[in-house]
Amino acid sequence: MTLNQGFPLPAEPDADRADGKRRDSRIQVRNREKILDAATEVFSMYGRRGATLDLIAEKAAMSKPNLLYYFSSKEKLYLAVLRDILEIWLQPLKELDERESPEREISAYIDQKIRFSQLYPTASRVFANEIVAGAPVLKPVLDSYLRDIVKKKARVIRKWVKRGELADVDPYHLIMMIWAVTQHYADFAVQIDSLLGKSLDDGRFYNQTRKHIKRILMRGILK
Amino acid sequence: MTLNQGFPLPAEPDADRADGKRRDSRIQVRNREKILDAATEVFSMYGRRGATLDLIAEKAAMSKPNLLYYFSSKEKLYLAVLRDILEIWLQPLKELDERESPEREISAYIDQKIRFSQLYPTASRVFANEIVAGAPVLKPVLDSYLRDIVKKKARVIRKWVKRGELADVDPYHLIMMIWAVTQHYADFAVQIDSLLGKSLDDGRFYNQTRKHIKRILMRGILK
DNA sequence: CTTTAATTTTATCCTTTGGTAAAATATGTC
DNA sequence: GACATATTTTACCAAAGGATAAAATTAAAG
Repeated sequence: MTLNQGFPLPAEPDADRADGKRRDSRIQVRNREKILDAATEVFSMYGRRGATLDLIAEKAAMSKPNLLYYFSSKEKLYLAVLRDILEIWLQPLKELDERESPEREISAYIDQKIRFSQLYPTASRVFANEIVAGAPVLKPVLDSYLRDIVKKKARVIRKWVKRGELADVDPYHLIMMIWAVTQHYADFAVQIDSLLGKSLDDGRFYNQTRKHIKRILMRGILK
Repeated sequence: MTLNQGFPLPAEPDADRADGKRRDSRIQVRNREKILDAATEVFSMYGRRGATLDLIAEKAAMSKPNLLYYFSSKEKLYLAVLRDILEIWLQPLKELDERESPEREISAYIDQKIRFSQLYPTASRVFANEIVAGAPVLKPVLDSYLRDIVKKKARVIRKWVKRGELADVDPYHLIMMIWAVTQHYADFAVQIDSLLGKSLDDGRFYNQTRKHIKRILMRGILK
């Protein structure tokens, strides 16, 4: 993973001394990625407070002080993980385009969201954890950045409704419903596994899920 | 809260020395409830690992050793909290009745779920936290008890489909969708507050949400 | 090669945290 | 009001966990 380059979250100025020293040597890149992956996993299981550097270090196969050489504190590490996630999490929404038909656009949006759940289930869980916990870190981002994007996209949906291409749905609730349903398959994966013995890793199940969600939602909102 | 009397989770045999001593004096009941409430709040914010007895004790306005007098360990306390939640969480599903129309029954089910989100948002979050974390404690319950109930209710839904009263939906996915959407409003309440400045506490918003969810879902699944 | 800078290890510190022991206090019953 | 029992407080402890310092090692540049 390790995809983004901080938009929403301020690029922590320290995290890696942004002074003269050269960054991202081969070894630097490899280790940071190893750490971020390990951290994502551990944060997803134990949350921001419950996660321990010892465990993360162990999973990343390095000593704790070594880990702290790359991320100078647990909080910074958590932030770095969140930053990565937020970027890919938001991407799909930005692409909703009012010039296309709602049928096509919303369908594509659902596809992308469920794809994210398939590709990055642990990342999704870190995010879920943060929000469920009351967004102690992300709150400011939700209040500004996310708020703006969603507002913009709500306008798009409203336009579709006015044009008569969509039933009279509330844009916000619609977006929330799509989030809820698609993320559920990543966030509550254990539960789904308990009940069905399946996960999105299973291609058949993935497609069945995708189609089913789309069928019900699209039927529910198209005219 | 403190509603149930352990079905799914085994009534911890120790938790309160089940020997001769009389239980539930007035003071006993009051304090256990104070503790469970405080614990629910803290567990919902910090998760099972991240929560601390110090904080719970503080919120319950008593000393830590005093708290430990009522619940002999953090784990036991966590279990007690979960047990309470699970019971009320499951109740509505059990009531799905195939002899009634799906329209009526599913509609009522959604109502009950969203009601739960309104009444016990923190409890819902504790539950979400547990599942997102991989259900370290609840896994056995999901694999047995929950599995059985859901299987039974899936049969009910399938019957409706066969009778032609419902579109051809997969029962499991339908149940999952309902869970996802209704719980979302409790579990991701901060996010919703950030985006809309509203919460289910607001009666107007509660009703609007309820109706909206039902409208889309029911349209999506009724023939 | 050597020299310099980057990386890793070892040893250690201080705080937090779950939990115990035992003394002190309150409560209820006769 | 005295006795027994239930509850609360005070004083601790050992382990875990985040973090730092400084020495040791490795990689890179010239």
